[in-house]
Amino acid sequence: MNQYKTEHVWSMNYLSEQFKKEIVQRITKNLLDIQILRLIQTQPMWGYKIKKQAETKFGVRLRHGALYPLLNKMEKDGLLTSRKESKGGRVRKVYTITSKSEECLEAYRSVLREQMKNSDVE
Amino acid sequence: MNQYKTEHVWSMNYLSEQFKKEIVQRITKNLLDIQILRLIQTQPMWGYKIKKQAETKFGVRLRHGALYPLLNKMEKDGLLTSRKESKGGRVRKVYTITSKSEECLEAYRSVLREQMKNSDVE
DNA sequence: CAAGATATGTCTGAAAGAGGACATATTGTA
DNA sequence: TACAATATGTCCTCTTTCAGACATATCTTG
Repeated sequence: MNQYKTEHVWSMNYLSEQFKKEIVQRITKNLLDIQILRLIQTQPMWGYKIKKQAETKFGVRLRHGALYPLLNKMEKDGLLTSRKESKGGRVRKVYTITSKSEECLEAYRSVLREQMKNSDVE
Repeated sequence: MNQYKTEHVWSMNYLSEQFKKEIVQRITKNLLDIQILRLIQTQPMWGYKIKKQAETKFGVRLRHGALYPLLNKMEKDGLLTSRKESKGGRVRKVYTITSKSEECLEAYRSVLREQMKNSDVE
């Protein structure tokens, strides 16, 4: 851990990490649907797994009381399709992304690219 | 405008543009402080100009009743410094970014880079 | 067998946020 | 001389959002 050698450098990195953490949390909170799509894009997933993944990956508490209604809404809006899978007697609702959500993700990446460059003011 | 030749292609691009517009609006709304920093980073700016710039660039209505308290809060938090400039008898509060806000912007770019790649699920 | 984890759902009171009004002053323009 | 634009600020009400409770059922592990 070379970058933590001096207190000065430590505090600089610590502040940056704090900023990053906060930004990730705000993005996860406000662009939750897109984060869900990003997770499901890599592999089909059910609500409970999405919750666990988001919590470990994004460091945000994701309440199932908010997640499940959102997943149902996204399916209604054509951003997800689901199939029921039985693991024993326990039923999982496995979600897969759609062509519409792929367009949404492409639009998101496009916005990210724009956000990367410094907006040139006249 | 070659890409708008057929209705099919038109509707595809239209949907993507709709997604983009919506995402930009949501980011501007929820990460307004960072968007303000992005604007001021290019050149020092006062509230009224920030409002006009954000409205034309991001396509979002920005109420001054929300903007001015936020700018004051950001200055209090050390993310902005201001100096008063008189243009005739009219006083402008010109804001400049700080080292702290530069760190914040760097953290933001770091998050953007992470968001670009597909999160690899185990 | 009991407790914790998995799995999905609804609902409500409280907190946060947004929209628009209220407030004031100057400058440019028709 | 009005009216629109520039410029900055506060405040209140309405709406949206959110955290946590309520609800149910199965599976796993000690």
